[in-house]
Amino acid sequence: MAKPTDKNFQTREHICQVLRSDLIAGKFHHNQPLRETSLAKRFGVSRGPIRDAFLKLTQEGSLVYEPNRGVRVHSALADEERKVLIKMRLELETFCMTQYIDLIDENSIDELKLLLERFRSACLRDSLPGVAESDLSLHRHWVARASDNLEPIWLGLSVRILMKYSRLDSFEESIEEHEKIVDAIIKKDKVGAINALTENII
Amino acid sequence: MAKPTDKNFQTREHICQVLRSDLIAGKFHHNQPLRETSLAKRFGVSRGPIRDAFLKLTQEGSLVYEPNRGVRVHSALADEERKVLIKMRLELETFCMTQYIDLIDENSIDELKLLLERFRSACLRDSLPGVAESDLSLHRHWVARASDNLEPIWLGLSVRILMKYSRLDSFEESIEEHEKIVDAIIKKDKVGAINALTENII
DNA sequence: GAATAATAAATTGTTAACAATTTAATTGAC
DNA sequence: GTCAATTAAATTGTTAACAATTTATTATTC
Repeated sequence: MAKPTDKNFQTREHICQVLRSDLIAGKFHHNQPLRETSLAKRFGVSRGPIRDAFLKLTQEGSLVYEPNRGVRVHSALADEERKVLIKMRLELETFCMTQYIDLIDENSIDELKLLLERFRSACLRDSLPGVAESDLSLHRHWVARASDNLEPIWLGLSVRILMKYSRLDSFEESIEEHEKIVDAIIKKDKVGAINALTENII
Repeated sequence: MAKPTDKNFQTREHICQVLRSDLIAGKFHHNQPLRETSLAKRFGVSRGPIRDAFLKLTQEGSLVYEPNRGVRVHSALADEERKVLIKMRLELETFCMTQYIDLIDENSIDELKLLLERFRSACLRDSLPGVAESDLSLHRHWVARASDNLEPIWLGLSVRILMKYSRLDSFEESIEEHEKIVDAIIKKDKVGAINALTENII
């Protein structure tokens, strides 16, 4: 976990990550405006880096920007829109998974197990921001290793999908689903991994 | 076309648009770094708005950001990655097209014809930036009217897909394809429109 | 001359101040 | 009291200056 004291610490990425998990966890309500000044105070920086983060999150789709009026939290997706995004995300992760399984090594598996453990722990702690973050981290593992090119697109889709229903998810079920995925990966079972993914990305 | 003298003119959106069409038109080569200072001079603004534009384009996937090293043009997509994105884009536009056809009115059709005319004219002028911009504008028409939520995701996909092969496209063919789409829309022929789309988004 | 170290230049990161715009509060007329 | 116009406050837009980092150049040693 990156701390504000780290030397290689990148301000704007940190702010993005925090705001993103807050957003997914539902800490802001829909259409709520986010003010540059107040967030600058909260993170102890000037407005510049906050604006940077706003722009990224806007492009991801979780915030909406209006000229001279700043940004506000996006309104909820319609069910049909969400279904389309889920299909697209599954298409993307399926491709990444097959690529990924071909190039896993010892380090990959260790990291995978660590990420799964973090996810389980967050679920058991019932920490919604933690669950959101570790869920994304786990999926990001195979997406990013399969393709740097596709990762930003994947992130945009995932954030938008997670924003709507995450509050209602059953954590226990989610742990099982992710264990199935990771087990299949370790066995290099592509079909099994993709099936498990398909059940997880509902 | 927005001019620098317009009152409601938004700097960062303008810069994004110009850079985006330059990028699609291949005016920069792969991995070329883009410098804040030189672009600030070119657009006659300070580095702030340039940074804003860089962040948006980075999130769209056409630029890559590295801490303390700025941004550079993204490397080319692998063929397989491109295929995945095309499938995703088609999924998205297909959905938007069915939604859109249900809610078109007189104004929509007039705008559609105008956009098609602009696209044709850009193709005949052989202006690659113009073709890229008007192609995106035309597709954006039905995407944006169908769903504000999906538009930013659509844009990211489209830019990334267009970046690779646009230099090789045959313009005459492209005009025909788009005419078929628009014709089907005007007839409210959903199946026809989607088939024409599928042929266009190769 | 090649490799390394020290220095200079270029570039990005961050901030604070000011301008322009939008929003809220106040005033005044009816 | 209601509505409109005016003023004040809050907020975003933009800039220029400075700090930190990276890259290029020069100097030094062998």
